[in-house]
Amino acid sequence: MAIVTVPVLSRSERNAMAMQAAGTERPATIHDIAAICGVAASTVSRALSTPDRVNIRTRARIEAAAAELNYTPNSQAKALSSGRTGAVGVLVPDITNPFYFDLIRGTQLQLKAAGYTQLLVDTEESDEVEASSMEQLRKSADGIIVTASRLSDEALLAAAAKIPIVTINRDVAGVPAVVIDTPSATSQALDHLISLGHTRIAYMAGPLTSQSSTLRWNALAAAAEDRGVEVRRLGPFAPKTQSGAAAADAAVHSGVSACIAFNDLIAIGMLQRLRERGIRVPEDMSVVGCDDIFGADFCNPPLTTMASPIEEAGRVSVSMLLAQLNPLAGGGSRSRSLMPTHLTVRGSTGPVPPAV
Amino acid sequence: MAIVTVPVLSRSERNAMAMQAAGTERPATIHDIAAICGVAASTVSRALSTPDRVNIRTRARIEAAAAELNYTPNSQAKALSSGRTGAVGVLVPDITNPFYFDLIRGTQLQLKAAGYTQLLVDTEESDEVEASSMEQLRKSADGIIVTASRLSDEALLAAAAKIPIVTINRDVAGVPAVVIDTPSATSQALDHLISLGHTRIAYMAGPLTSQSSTLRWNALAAAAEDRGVEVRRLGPFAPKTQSGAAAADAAVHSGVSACIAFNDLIAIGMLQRLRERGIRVPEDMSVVGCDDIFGADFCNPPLTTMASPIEEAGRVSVSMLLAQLNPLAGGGSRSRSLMPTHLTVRGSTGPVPPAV
DNA sequence: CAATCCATGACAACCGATTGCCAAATGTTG
DNA sequence: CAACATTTGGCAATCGGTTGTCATGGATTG
Repeated sequence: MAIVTVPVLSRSERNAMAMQAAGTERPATIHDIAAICGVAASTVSRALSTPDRVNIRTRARIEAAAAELNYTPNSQAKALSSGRTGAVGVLVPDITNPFYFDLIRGTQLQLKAAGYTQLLVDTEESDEVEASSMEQLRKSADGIIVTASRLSDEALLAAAAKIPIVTINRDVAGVPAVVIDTPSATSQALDHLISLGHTRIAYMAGPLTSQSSTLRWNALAAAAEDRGVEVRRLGPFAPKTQSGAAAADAAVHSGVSACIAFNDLIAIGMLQRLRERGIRVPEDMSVVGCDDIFGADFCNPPLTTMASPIEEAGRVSVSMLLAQLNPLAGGGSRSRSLMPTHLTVRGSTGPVPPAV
Repeated sequence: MAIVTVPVLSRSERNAMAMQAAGTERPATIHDIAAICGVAASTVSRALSTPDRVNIRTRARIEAAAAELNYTPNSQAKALSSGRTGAVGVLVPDITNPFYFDLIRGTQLQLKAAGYTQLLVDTEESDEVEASSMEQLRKSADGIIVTASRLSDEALLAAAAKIPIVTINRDVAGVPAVVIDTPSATSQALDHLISLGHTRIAYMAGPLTSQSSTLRWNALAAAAEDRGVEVRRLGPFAPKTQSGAAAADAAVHSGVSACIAFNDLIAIGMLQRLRERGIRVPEDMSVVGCDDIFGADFCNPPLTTMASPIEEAGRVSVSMLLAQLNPLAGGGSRSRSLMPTHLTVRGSTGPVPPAV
């Protein structure tokens, strides 16, 4: 039997066959462009990424061919060879929390503007999911934006040593952070309530692992002591409207006339529960929320809340991260950014009820 | 001058140097595992992905080494060589629209369960962004879930020929779809309003390019004719609360006593505007929304709306897409899935106001 | 004991780019 | 016109896997 030599097909020949077989167009590669222009693939690569290293006329031909073939670089291959993925991970504890909508949109806009892709991950309020997501992203992203981290300071520092990180609402020395200054807004809220005559006030705390909640409480407690009013801490409560019922009951039971909730979700849940129980807001009880999320303006009554520039915080975090990734751009990159907040007064706060 | 030959460093040697220099641990590769176990890298690859093709004892050694080194495969490299990226793109027109929160969470959960990564893209209600995102995703994702597409039927079909697609709320022959059956709910809503005595009703339409809006209108118009009541179409209005003001004014001006809005955002915006204008809901005007989004239950008054199983729709869409990707799993994959909806009656609808 | 078969694992090509190095081509200068 | 500087562009290695092909060896079988 004669030995039959099967002709070896070149890559492009095989691709052509595959195209014919599948009837489906195959995305163009730099090799296709190189073949058309009669240059090497490496020249095409340079023409598109380091235009100065290539003759202007050659470049023009290559660019024309690229446009002709509708060429877009393969990001996987790019990532593999360059080590840069062009993606940034954004970790949020709960994707259905409206607070993160604006944040996500902020990061999305800024990342897209810089040519990056956003990898959104819902960590389900779990430190384990958060940690494993980070490990995963370490290889598939150039950097990570971590919101309201549930991890320990040590874990965050260790992670930041492996991959550029910017935190939002989580302040750890050595890790760049965007911090929304709600603590200082809490004293505004407190003064607002005091000016309405309230002296017995409750703070409806968020999760124990939330640094934001702790900071707000500390600021609030300090301000309360300063003003000589009583503020008690209740909770913790999960940051969901469903927890608002328990929070409302706890507030009523504690005998306060006003409360400041960890966030708007809890506050809105409280409004619903208080209504169910026939307790009028703000006549019988004043409620202050935090964040000014979607819904805070149209709930019943509209919520007095501490408004944060959330979308801007998202944008700033991306800028800080990108500054870390491309240190070339002049100017030392700030490692800390404090976003101002202010109290937005609506209908859920009012004068203290007259003593019975 | 003597020619100095620089010794060529092996990959691992360089990596070792890099590690030393940067002081940062480098993720393990199959080559590291292969070296430890004294086998070829390809054997390691098979041991981890096609365990049956490898001796059970060899496999055990390899798995042990992998665990030891804390090995996780590099997804870029995997994608490049296998052609599968393990990612699925999810296109939404507006990430800050609460309707998509639940949808996104549904897709996220189901994708994660199947070991896929979700690439979320906000197309900003633009068909161009949508088209270019699809082109981009074609190379970086295995499939795409497109919600409320703004593209033409032809464009969607063409895209579906290039990459597996499942649409949500967009029905195009030849493209698998999950359709939330709001059209049938509109007749429920209509009957609800008729039973309350309303005979002059308006439909506040969504974007012209929204197929959902058109289908709802068609269903509503047909049902209205059937029942012998008058329903007029107003709009179009952008699916945002801000558009609600215009919608409310248009409704008032048209002299109807009830309206059915394209979605809850418009409806909620209408509630706010009507309140501003001193028009009472539902005494002077009844309002029905659609989707039962976050906020529909706590706005003022709580919104009567057509509730959709949004999160489930997200999960189903992922299942359908994965069935397309892995046809091996038995059972013909359905190409169309209709999600049931129902009317949820709350406080924004009431009896028709007595004639003046 | 020879012939056959299957399990096993090594080899090498390949995915689509990037990038260091070097040679050829070009232009400049004395 | 020769010598040199500077562009320009090609070659080939590389990233970290996957996968087709093939050689080896032990077990099964007649």
